[in-house]
Amino acid sequence: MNLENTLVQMRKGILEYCILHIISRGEVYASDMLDELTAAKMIVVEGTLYPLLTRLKNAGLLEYKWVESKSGPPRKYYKLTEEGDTFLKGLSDTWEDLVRSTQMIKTKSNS
Amino acid sequence: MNLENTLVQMRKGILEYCILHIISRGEVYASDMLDELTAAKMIVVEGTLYPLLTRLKNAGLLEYKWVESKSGPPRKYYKLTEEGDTFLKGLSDTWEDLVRSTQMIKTKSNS
DNA sequence: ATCCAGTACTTGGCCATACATAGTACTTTC
DNA sequence: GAAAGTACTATGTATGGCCAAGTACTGGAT
Repeated sequence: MNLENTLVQMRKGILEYCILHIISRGEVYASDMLDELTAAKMIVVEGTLYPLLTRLKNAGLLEYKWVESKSGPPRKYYKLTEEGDTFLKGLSDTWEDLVRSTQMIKTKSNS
Repeated sequence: MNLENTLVQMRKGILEYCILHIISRGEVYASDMLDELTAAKMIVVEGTLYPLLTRLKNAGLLEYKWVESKSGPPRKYYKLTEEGDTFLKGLSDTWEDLVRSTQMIKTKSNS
């Protein structure tokens, strides 16, 4: 029972939300996302991100196209499908509710 | 890949935070917590709450005392240990950081 | 007194997902 | 052509919420 472990648990599900958000703003590939997540202090490793992207793609929320790169292997540029866009909207509501709930619990004084 | 499932994942870790918060405000027993969590729309079932309480107690963050009840079996009234209090403070920071991160990602405009 | 409903708590198995770690494949540079 | 860097893949582990069934105690109905 340590903070690190709890943080990992807290991240579950939230990551999915963050990634859909990043992609919704324009086409990006995995390293772009890693950079941004790191900048936002949502420390994430490759082995977490790639499987998640595959999962989202298989679920029909994402699609990608290969783009040649001058500095290495080709890259998968992702964007949201229409379904992904809808899903993200639902997810946003869910997340906002959750944050509101914790605030409600936090600020309530005892009876 | 549905909203319901993602919500479950999002709840991981957050629940622990909410429960410690509720207990930090004064001695309560499980049904009190369930009521409050339900009121805050953090729908939770017995089979989730009780094991969590046991885990927190075994980790030394909680302690309880039995109190007789006039309308049923005796109740376990929980309160935070000193260690639990410290842990909750750390958890609060972690949580605030996470919320900030998601907001950062959400409001950032694309380059 | 006996049975039933309500309350409080317990237990065991299932499943999704983040993480660690190692591995593949391609490109550029020396 | 060997080494370093980039992009992506695959496998096994652990955590924790959820479901469902079960125990134990109380008080009221028959």
